[in-house]
Amino acid sequence: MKQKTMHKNFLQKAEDLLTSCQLRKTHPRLEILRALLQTNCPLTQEQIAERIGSRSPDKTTIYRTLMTLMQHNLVHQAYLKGRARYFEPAGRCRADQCHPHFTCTSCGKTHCFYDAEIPAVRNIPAGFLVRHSQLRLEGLCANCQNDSACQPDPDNS
Amino acid sequence: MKQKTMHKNFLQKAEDLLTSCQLRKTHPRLEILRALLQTNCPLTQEQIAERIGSRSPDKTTIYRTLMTLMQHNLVHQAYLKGRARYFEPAGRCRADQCHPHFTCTSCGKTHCFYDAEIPAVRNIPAGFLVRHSQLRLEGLCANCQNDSACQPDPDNS
DNA sequence: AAGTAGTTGCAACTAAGTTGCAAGAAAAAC
DNA sequence: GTTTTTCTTGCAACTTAGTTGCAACTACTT
Repeated sequence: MKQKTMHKNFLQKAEDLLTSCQLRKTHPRLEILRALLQTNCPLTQEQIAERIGSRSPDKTTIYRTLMTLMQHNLVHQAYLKGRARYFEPAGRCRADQCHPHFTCTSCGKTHCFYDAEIPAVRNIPAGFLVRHSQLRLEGLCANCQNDSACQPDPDNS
Repeated sequence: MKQKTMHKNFLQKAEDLLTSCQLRKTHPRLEILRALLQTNCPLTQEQIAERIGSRSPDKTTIYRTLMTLMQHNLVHQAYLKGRARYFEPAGRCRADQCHPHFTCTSCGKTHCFYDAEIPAVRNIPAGFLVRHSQLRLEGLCANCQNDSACQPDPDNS
């Protein structure tokens, strides 16, 4: 029940976001935005499709929708490790800096540190105008610190 | 002449690095490491091959060598741009933080800010152990600020 | 209810990176 | 200095992530 309410709210939020940008409220857009709003970590195209499930739009549509949403600043790309692109709602960051992303080197899970604060970088070379920054953190999450089986960082798995 | 001396030095440095990790000093490894040490910006596999020229190892070898060098902490992945991964020598960063990378949103060029300092992040959630950090900056480089033709950020080109 | 402009799905494609394996080369053993 | 061992390389084939062209479709307009 609570679950249902939550979903209703995310869908409503997705509609509102599309309206605010004068974008058409199509099924794929609503589902993709909702999937992103529902989780609290960045997702790849594939993860978005998985979460939407059997009624998921084609991957082409997902990519194109993400590009559209990025152009309208509703979504942005989070830079994590590896070669896949991760996306998340843009509303959870300040205009000039994204919240930091923490990836555990042992279990591989990524967490968003919404409340962490990045003090301004010092010694930016002259002439450069910095507009936006994104910080990527690596280390061990609470689980992997406690679980001794995780300690000796297995090759990658 | 000076050029030659420089190259000699980079080759020597490459040998020393391989020795320090007890890795075999093979031709591909020496060339790849030298190519990375010679430039002051991160390179893709393709750029490494270009710089080595006609005697460049196969791309498979370049990728495998980069993985080996990463495992031994001689090289690391700087960032992901487009679909490509960029690599750089690990020696130009502190153990706990990599130097920031600045990408101009207008011309697309990326610069390393070796002397910039990332102050410690505040409000890291309890339980997380941060071991390493990497900062990505975006904005306008000196050229693109002056050149009015660059100002209205062309779609991507 | 019909028109229109923006959106979608499919198939085919490209770029970046990976895998398996036989041949080759460093270093160790003789 | 030759042989042996072990690690490394190159090639071909493959996978993954993302892109393009285009005809069919649908949200919004009138």
